[in-house]
Amino acid sequence: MAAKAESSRSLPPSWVSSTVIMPKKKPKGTGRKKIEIKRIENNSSRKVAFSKRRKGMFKKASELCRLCDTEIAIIVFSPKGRLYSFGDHVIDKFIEDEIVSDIHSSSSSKEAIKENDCVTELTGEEKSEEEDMHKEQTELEFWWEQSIEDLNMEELEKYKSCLEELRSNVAMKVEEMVMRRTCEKDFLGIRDKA
Amino acid sequence: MAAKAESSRSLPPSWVSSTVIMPKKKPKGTGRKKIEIKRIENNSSRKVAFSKRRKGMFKKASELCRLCDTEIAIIVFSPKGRLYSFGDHVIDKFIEDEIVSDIHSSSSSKEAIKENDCVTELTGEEKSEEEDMHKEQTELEFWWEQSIEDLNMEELEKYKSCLEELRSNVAMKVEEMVMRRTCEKDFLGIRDKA
DNA sequence: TACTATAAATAAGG
DNA sequence: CCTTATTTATAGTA
Repeated sequence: MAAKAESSRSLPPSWVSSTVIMPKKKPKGTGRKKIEIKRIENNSSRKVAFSKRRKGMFKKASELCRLCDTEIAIIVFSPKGRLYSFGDHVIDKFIEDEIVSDIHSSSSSKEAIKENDCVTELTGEEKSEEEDMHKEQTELEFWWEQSIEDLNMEELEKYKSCLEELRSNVAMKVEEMVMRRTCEKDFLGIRDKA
Repeated sequence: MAAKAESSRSLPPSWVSSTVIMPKKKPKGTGRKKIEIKRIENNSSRKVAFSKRRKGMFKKASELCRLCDTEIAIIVFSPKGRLYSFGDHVIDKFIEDEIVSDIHSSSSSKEAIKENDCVTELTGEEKSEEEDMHKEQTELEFWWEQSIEDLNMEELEKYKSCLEELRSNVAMKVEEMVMRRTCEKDFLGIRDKA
């Protein structure tokens, strides 16, 4: 006895052969069409698609954040250079990871210039103190924030070289990025936006 | 997939009354269910969802890039602090916009300290020269790269204040970001990851 | 990982 | 902004 008499209440499972009466109402729109994934040449269509899909993507991102307990940032540059972003605090976190560590590696205690080399490696008690300072970031004073009034010529030289290292860590990183981006753009054939 | 799409395309418009024969094959899965957008507590389900949805989101992003000629970056931190990213060159571009301008605003010509104020606004010929230097980033020498041996005490003071401004521009920006992130995290109730 | 049924996103057209 | 028809993304299961 194969066929089961489904009572009038429920429809049969969709995998059972059946007859379906579709509504006769004529639709207003023509409905979605499949599109090729390539630049939408029509200007207004592209703007509409951009708006819809950007919104959709941001929604997906927020869902993923909630569902899976993750932190997500999205950066979108429109062709005209306009910026749209999602999850700015995550961007900041990422930038910190990339750059702040460089600065910290160049900064030790405020006394460094007067006492030792400015990039001394801290150990033991000093280390944990450094970590405490990390937690109270707002009260942290970097070595390069001290007045140089009190420094003599020799100390000033040291101060200078320390600053140069700091500058180097940050600026070279940025310069590297600029160069890398240029190369990538050339490689990808991406032209600069306004 | 493709075959199904083909066959459905050859059917009459769906708003015309018609008879549809459904497949008889018994399905293997039970199909998709609606879910609430909140943290998925089951550990393995969450990992699977993360994997699927991350892939889906990256695909959406790449489609949006192609369709609308935009540049997109996505940064994802998993709960364990693992980083997944998309469009790294766009992240670099973003960081440039945020930080490189600060560095440039503190750097003018190498002669500035000996001649004028170190943050002089350049005009006319000098301006276009500055722009040329911009293009040859690798050969650009910032004012703070010069030796301080040749400077007298007055020039040294100027050098100092310029350095402080440079330091201020970069460091305050970073500190602001750190602080802002801390505040946002408190507000959102987000705890720190490993 | 693969597969299917179903939920969601979205291309066209008001 | 809406609406509808379809295409796409995916939750649940084996």
